[in-house]
Amino acid sequence: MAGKRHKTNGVSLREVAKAAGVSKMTASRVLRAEGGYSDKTRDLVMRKVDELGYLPNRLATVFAGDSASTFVGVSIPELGNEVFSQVLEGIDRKLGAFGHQTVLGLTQHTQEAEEEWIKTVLSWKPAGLILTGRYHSIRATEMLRASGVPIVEIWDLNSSPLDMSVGLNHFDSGFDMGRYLTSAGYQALGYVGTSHDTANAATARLEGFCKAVEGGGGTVAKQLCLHDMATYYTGFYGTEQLLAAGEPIDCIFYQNDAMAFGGLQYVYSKGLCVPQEIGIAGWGDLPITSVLPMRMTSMHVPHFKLGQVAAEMMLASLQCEPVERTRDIGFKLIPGSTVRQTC
Amino acid sequence: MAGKRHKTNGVSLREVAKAAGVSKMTASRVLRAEGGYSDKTRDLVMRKVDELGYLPNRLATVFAGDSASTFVGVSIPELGNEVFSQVLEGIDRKLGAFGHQTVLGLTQHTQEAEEEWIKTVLSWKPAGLILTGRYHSIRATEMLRASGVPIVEIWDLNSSPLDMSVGLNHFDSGFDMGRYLTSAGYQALGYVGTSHDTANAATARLEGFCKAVEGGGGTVAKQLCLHDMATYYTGFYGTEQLLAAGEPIDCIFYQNDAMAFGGLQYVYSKGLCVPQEIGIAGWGDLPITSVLPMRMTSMHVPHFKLGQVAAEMMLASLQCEPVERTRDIGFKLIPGSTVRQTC
DNA sequence: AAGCATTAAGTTACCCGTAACGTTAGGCCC
DNA sequence: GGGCCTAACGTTACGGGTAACTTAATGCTT
Repeated sequence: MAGKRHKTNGVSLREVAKAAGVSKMTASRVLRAEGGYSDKTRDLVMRKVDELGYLPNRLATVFAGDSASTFVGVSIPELGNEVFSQVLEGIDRKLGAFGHQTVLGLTQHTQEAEEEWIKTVLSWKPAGLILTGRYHSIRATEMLRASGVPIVEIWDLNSSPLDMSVGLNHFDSGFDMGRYLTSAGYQALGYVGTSHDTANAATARLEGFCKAVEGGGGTVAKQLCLHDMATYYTGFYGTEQLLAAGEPIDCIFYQNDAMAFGGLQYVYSKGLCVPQEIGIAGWGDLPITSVLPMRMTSMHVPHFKLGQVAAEMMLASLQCEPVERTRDIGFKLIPGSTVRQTC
Repeated sequence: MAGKRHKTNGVSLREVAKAAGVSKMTASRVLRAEGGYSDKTRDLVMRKVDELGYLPNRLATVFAGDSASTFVGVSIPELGNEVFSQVLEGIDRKLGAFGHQTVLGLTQHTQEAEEEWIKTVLSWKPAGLILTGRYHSIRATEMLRASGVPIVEIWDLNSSPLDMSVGLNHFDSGFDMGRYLTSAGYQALGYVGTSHDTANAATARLEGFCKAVEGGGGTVAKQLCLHDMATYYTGFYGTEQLLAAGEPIDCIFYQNDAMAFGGLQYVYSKGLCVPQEIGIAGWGDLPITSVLPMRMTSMHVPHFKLGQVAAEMMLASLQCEPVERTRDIGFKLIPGSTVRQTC
């Protein structure tokens, strides 16, 4: 029989108020430093707060419907890719500095996982959402629209975002790389990446790459999209597979630097000379690149800054400050030494 | 006058119930599939749920005090270190598969940041907490104890955890490395790492390392603890600093692989021969190691698994299943080719 | 001293979902 | 046909905090 429902282990505001001999409301005002109480009352309440070890229950505050919650949902495809862990660090550091918390969601590049996660996170009434990528399921889009919370879509530059967007033009970055490689004299190019069920940023890069290569007089002799994770190993075996096909290929562009390193290692193991016999180009500019003997030709993207900007846009939106709806974070080609220099 | 407080944008259960012409309670029962309603009523309610796009408000459910919340606070020092992003991925994947969400906290290796974060996260009534490291501030420890939520401390093996713990014995791993290096014939060893305000796992590794070296007839000629991040760059410049001191050093042990790569690159740039003239040993076994021409001598730790085990312990505790309080995840020495082989 | 403004409280209602309990209608049995 | 049972649904209260309103006490003015 004994009151089963009264098991909330924490000390409540009511208990603090009772101990201090004031009403809940007065205690609430003191805790929020709202004013409307005497110094004596404030000290008394604060002393009881310390004595009892009172921790406010934010659920109740948000639930009361006045203020928004302080957490922001952040969806990221995976953390195995260093690029995304840097973006996440940029986001969380910035949000954390302004009293917000990150609720993480790893979608593993699938819209189903993203939709499921969005549904769950929205039921917690988050202050906002930061989503990686511009492609969401129809139901997810509906829920996002209906929720009314601020949303920042990152990674892809998106001229018509759900709400706000920060990223880079992946097509252009692939195009620039393609132009760079063809102008360096490579003719028969290859691509090694991974495939997912839906179009994504890497797809856009590949499209831009192909367009530039064809426009530059070269050919994309072979594209390989493996059903696997975009890691070193996949780069290694993907390269083996690509070259085993027998077609002459003098330069390979990879989905990211991790795969490019794997590929580089494979061509080394076959005794091929880089960059004379074969060129290797990655994307993303991993930090380790700068301390390895051979600098990887790659595309630098300010990952950490991307995360920070995303968080700043979110914070500005939460403060009801004016925010530009889209921001281009840019990219920069790193010549490196794994492709021939343009003379 | 107009009801200012009724601005909660979502559709509430009451609205669903009204639309279906039933009471809130009946709608609630249908949504929880609790039984006690006719098929006709169930279909009617579910149709209205779809029509109105109702999303349950979990805040209210948790607030009502019946069920616990579904999120788990996870504190991680930083994500720049690949090791920790892998641990986090292991945790979130496992938690996510069981309907839980990760609330992230990056402590940047400081107890103050951790304490602040713990305070905030506890106010959201999390289902549990996973904390990196065994050292917490006094106030943090008090709050954790008082909260009564399940806690898993990871990274350091901890024989007397606050609640549960999974990790490895860092002292032993440093000891094993020290013994390995001395038995390989190195005499004058150096160490390059970073320092933080408090003792941590890296400190324990260094202690074990020193003990083994001294016991093995060698000497730790110089230890360098930089006030900086443990990255490639720090490894590069730290090595420069270490060797500039002039003391003869024939082998360097680093806080982690990233620093070791930086150091390796520095000694290459000076024309030193690895491993003949100088040995280089890291810790953590970064994935990239396995595809680089030269395999780094390192200590392998199952990072991803560590995260998964931590999540499993948490989940078991939440299900009130029996859980062992501590688990040793182990480590394994990777001989590599950056130190001389023991003959 | 009466009138009015200001400060420092207390009271009430509400947020949304659920436990506990109450009610109604119909079926079944003897 | 009266008593009893049960399925199906409604009513009430509650949790922790806060907005909006009310009340009490104090200070100040003329």
